[in-house]
Amino acid sequence: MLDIKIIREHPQAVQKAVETKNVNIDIDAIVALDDKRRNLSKKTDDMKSVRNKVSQAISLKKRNKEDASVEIADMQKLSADIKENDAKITAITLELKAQLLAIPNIPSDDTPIGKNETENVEIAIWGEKREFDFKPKDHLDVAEKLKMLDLKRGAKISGSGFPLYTGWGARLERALINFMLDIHTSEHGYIEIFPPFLVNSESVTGTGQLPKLADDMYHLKDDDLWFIPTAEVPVTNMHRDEVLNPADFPIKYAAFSGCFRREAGSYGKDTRGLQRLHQFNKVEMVQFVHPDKSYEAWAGLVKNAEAILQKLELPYRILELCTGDLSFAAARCHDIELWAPGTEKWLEVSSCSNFEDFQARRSNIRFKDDKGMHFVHTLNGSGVATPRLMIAIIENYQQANGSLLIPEALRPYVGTDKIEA
RNA sequence: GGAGAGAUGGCAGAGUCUGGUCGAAUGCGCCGCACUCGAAAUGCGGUGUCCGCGUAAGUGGACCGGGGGUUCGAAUCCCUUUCUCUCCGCCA
Repeated sequence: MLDIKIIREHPQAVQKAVETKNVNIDIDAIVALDDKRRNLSKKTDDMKSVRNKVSQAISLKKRNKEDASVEIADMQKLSADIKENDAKITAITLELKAQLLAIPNIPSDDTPIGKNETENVEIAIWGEKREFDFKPKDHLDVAEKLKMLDLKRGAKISGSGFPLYTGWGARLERALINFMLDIHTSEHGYIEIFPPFLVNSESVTGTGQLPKLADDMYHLKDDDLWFIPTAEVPVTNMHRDEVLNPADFPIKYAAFSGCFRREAGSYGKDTRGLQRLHQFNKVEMVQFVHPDKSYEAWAGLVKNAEAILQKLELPYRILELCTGDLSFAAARCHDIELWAPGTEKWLEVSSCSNFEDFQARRSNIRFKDDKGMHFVHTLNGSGVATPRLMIAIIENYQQANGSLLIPEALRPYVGTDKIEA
C-alpha cells in the first residue's frame, strides 16, 4: 500500500510510476475520494465535539437534580445526524481502502523502465556451461529412467502439475531442502521457521497477493483459507500488527514450505517435466530491516541465494527486472536463473525483492525509535525453489550412461555419490 | 463437536454487578532530572496509537479483541464473531 499522503501530494508522479508497471489506475479519482472523506470526517468530528460537551453538561445537571430534557432532545437529533455521517464515512473509507490496495508498489529509481520480461537486463553470470561429449538429455528422460520421478502417477493421484517423487528422487528432494536450510541457518544467520501452509485472508492481503492475485491461489471456501503460494506469506505475516525493536534488526528468517499455485492462464507454456507445477517445495528467505539498510540487506539476500548455487557448482545468471516485469508488491527485484543444458533454457529459481515499506504498510509492521513510529522494510528471496534446481542438477550432472552424479556438497545429504538405474 | 471462564496501555492488573469528572487506579518497565567519584537504592517529573486542522506550540475526533445495537452519554448493558484457557468427546 502506498502512503495516501504521498498520493495526495504527488498524484502525477504516482500515476506515471504505476503506468510503468502496466497498471491502469485513476489516481485523481482516488485523491478526490480521499478529499471527500476528509471533509465529511472533519464536519462529523466537530459535531461529535459538540455532543461530548453537551453530554458532559447533561451529566452535571443530572447530578444536581436539574432538568436536562431540552439538551437531551437536541442531542437526539444531533446523534442521529452523526450516525448517518458515520455510515457514509465508513462506506467511503472502505471504498478508498479497496482502491489503495489495488495500487502496485512504485519501482525504485534503479529499476530500468521496460514493457515486459524481454527488457530485463542481464547483470551477472557465474560458472561455465558444461561441455558435453554426448547430447544431454532432458531432465524428465533422465529421471524416469532412474525411477526418480513418476509424473503419470502424480497426475492420476491429483492432476498434472502435482509431481510424485520416488526413490532417489524423493531422497534428493529432501536432501536439497535440508542442505539449503542448513546453509542459511548456520552460514548466513537466518532463524529457521516452519510455517502453516494455509493462511487467512488478512495474511494474503498483507503481502499483496490479495486482492489482485486471488485467481492464482487455491482457496478453501468453507474455511476461507488460502494455500500459500510461497512461505513469504506466513513468514512476513508473523509480525503483522506488531511494533518491532530496531535493536533486533535485521530480523532474518529462512523457511521451508510447500508452495501451491493454480498457474491459471499458463497452461501448455514451458510445462514439460518439473518446469511449472501446482505444488512445489521452496526454501524462502525473509528479512525485516531498517529502511536505511534495506538495499544493503537486499544485496546480501541475493548473495545468500547465489551461495547455494555456487556450492552446487551450477552455472547461473542474474537479471535485473524491468518495471513491466516487476511483481505487484516489489520496488526492485533480481531474478536468478539456472542453465538447464537438456531443456536448453535458463530457468528461474529465485526472485529476490525489496518491497520497501509497501508490505509493511499493508500489514502494519512498524518499529519505534527516538523519532517516533516508522514502517519497516521487508525483503524476501527464494533460497531456492527445488523443482528447477532439481532440473538443473539432473541435466548438468547426467552421465553418458544415463546415471546421475550427485554434486559433492550434497553427497552427505543424499547418502550416495551416484544414482544408477 | 459439547459445556464453562476470559480478552483492558510495553508487561502485570483494577474498573464491568450499580452507564456520566475513565484514555482508564496501582505496581513493574522505560526516559529525564536530583543525590553519588560511579553504580545501586531513593525522590521528583514524564512515558500509547491512529485520523483531522495548524509552520509550530497546540487542538478536535477515535480507540479497553473485532463487528453491530440500546442510550443525550458505553471499557461498563444487549446481540454477534474471533481468539485463549479449563473440562468432556473425538483423533494422528
